[in-house]
Amino acid sequence: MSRAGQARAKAALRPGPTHRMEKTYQPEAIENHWYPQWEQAGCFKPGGEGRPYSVLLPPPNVTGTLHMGHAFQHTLMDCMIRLHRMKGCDTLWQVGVDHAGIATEMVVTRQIEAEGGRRDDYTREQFIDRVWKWKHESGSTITNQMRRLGASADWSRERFTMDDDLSEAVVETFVRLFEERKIYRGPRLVNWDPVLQTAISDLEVVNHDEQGKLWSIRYPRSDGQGDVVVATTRPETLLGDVCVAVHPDDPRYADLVGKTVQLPLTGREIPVVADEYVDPEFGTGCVKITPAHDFNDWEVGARHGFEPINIFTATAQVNQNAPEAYQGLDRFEARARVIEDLQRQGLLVEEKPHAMVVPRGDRSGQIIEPYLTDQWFVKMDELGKLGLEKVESGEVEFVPGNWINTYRHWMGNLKDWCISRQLTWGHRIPAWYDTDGNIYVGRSEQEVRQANDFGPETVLKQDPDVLETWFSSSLWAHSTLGWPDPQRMHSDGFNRYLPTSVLITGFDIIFFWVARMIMMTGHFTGKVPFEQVYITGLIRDRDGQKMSKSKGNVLDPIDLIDGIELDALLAKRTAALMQPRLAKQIEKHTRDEFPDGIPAFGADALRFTFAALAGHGRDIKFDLARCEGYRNFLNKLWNASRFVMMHVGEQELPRSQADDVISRWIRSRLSRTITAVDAALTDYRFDLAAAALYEFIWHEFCDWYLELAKPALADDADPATRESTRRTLAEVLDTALRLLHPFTPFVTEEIWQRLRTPLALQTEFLATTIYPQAGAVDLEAEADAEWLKAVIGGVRSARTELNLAPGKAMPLLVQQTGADDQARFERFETLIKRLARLESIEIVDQDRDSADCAVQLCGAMRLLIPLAGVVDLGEELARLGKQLEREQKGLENVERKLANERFVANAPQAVVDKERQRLAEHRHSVAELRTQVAKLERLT
RNA sequence: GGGCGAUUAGCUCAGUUGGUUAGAGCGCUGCCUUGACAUGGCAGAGGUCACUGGUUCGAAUCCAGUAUCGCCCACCA
Repeated sequence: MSRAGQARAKAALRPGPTHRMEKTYQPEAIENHWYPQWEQAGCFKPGGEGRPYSVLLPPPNVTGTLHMGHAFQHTLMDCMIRLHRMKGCDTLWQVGVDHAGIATEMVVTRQIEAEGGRRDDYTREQFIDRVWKWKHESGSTITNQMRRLGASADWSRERFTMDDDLSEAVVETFVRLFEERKIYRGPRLVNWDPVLQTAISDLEVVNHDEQGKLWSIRYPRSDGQGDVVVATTRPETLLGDVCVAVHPDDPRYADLVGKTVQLPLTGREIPVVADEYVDPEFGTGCVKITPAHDFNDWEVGARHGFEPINIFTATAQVNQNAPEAYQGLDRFEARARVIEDLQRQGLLVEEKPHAMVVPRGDRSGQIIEPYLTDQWFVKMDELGKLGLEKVESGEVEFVPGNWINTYRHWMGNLKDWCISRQLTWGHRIPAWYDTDGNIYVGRSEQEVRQANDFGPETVLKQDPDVLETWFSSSLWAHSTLGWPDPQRMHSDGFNRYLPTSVLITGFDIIFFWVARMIMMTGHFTGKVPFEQVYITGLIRDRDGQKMSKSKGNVLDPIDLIDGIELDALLAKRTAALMQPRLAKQIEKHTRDEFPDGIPAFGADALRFTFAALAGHGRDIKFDLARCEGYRNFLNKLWNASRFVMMHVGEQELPRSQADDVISRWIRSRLSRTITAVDAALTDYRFDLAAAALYEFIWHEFCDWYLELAKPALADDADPATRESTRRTLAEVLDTALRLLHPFTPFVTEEIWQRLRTPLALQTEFLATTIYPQAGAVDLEAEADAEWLKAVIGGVRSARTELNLAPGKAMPLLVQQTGADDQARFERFETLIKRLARLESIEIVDQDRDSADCAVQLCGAMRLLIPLAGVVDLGEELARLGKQLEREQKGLENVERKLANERFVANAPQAVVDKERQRLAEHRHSVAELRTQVAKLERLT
């Protein structure tokens, strides 16, 4: 690079506003500019002497792209991270990516197949190399998307669950648990995916309601005394039946127990047993028992001492344990053949439709088989107890609190955790077998050999299986902070950042991940992984539907940031559909919802939308209109800032403290806003925090304050007041930007940079500036401002309701003013005239007849607008009538309340006093309005 | 079958320990290109707080029940 080029590059990285302020807010340039600036300046690194604050990113799958759920959660995490960083905490956002065993294997396998290759052409090592290659090329999609969103993570600490040190933690954990006898291996019935050919966890099985069939089959009694009829949804499994069960108290079959029946198609005789499991009310009260292919039957078989007969191969084809005629058929062919044969033999009694629950794998969508294999398990008795204790004791707190019920329920019903998977990509199980099948567990083959004094003549073979992905994720909290290596624990801040402050995640992984982290971190470190768990709602589409590719209703957060043309959106939504026939419908729906595609809202608007929608514990319907509204809000902020900067200029402002009422009022409102935002964020009420900021910035700062400040900024205004007003403008904007920055980091940084010189701000970035603290509330100034707003509002309201030309300045007469009112009219005359568009204000006495005026009550005062014949008396009468009606209704309410003796006797004095005051006010208004109505009626 | 949660304006949602005439955004109506902003301003209309009963001086709020909807968990062949 040339010297000039270097200078340019350096200049481009110097913080400062990107350009002059355009008339409308344009997020793209701003966002692209600031992220690299922050990152390269090291803004996101932890540090300082402040109290530690840390957040773990639930590591997204390396195969993943950012979806709305991520974007939502990451926004909330980043908001908390930025807030605490600005509050001076030593703030760590620990990010990283999960290796995602099955998902990654599927992606890479598909890639190989797309190239015309086959997965089976690769050896284990070759395949793993291939996956790493894929990871290096494509594995950072999601982290780059996180940057687009503004996620202020310390990327230098980014981890991958297959990193060496994290793998070391996995091995260490496995070995220690094995040594503690908390890990064992054995033959068990597991959920088996015959297509992926691996065990999967209960949690990865999705139960679908599907229409199936129920077949009734006759099993002849061996003694020739008739037969029994069993019902089944899976007739092919009869090939593996070991017995027939009836209820012990069922009189119909009392004589049968202990006898045998002929198992059709197999030539086997099987006994009839009595077992409580059988429901005599259902079907015939006889159940065929197939221990190798059904979880319940497994239990029954075990109770009666039967050896399970496995009739399937790993791909769910009938194996050699079944009669030869069926061997080699897959499970569905076998079913058809069995039914056909039963029918031919007259053993099929009935076939009828049956609503049933079909287990399918959440990845493959295939029907899952209960399948008998050797697997590794973690015992959950003690760990489960520990996990429960950590939450019951309050060491880990759920927010919202009711999630503790879900957690309790699950922790109370734990089964041992099957951790082995028959996959290639993942942490290999650190267990070795000798030629006799003895198991040795160790940190490495070398360690095993040394511990057992094996010479080179001993052949050891490592277990081919890998650990399920959640095993390594469950160590995420302590392994990313250096565990188990003492040196790394020191340098990574193990003691400083653990327990982390809060985990923000969805309810769907409470069991997969949250519970297991609590158990594992608790067991190995004695600490909890996090002090709080904030459970977010689920982002749904406008109509409340879950977003899914197959439904074609997915919104991509990046499309909301950058915008997308309709055609591109249609193409995206209809590409690679599992059911292409849905394409038409999806296209129609998409055209209907986004006739012009999606405009570019920018990351800040998207973030603010997420925050504003983040109520507690409820699904979130994502409505584009909200996003548009908040983009408009940021445009409002942008233009207000443009106005402020117009008056503030680029030079350092003289130090001055404005003590006029308007400045005191806006500072007071700002203080209240700070308090409200603080309180809301402490409770994770992002929605309330967002609402408070929106309200303050738009409806107080823009709608009122800037308007009220304008006269003081005019060229002919008092120079001292103008100076102090300029300063207040800049200071209030500065504080507002700080408050807003955790929500909308880009636009606030861009604007704030322009205030650095005028306010002589020392910090380089808003991102690392100190967060504001609430000052005192100024009740006197607030009362003045409220009065002012009431008077202006009264005039405006009367004027509009009477259809008086809004642009035309008119005179105002005021009656029944108190001393306070008169003083205020004097102080605020200019402001009132300007904002209410008045040419004059005159305080007149009671004698002035109001018959020729529109009358607007304002507290005790009467605001009179001379009509001078421009307004229909009828219209004014109608207006007054409406107001009178309203006042009367209010009066009746209050009168009723106060007439109730028990109310007066029992309610707190303050409440009663308030009601009495209201009574007086309503009475006054009603009387005034009646008088005026009477006056006008006399004129008509 | 068990558990959790919802039901407030046309739509999406707030509504603190029970206490003004139940609020906001979007949408809607009317007027307005006022030198920050039409991605805007000003002023409006719009609600039997799902239903029934109870507690209370007072209930959107607390309690019980009913209805509808959603989600999670569960082995009925």
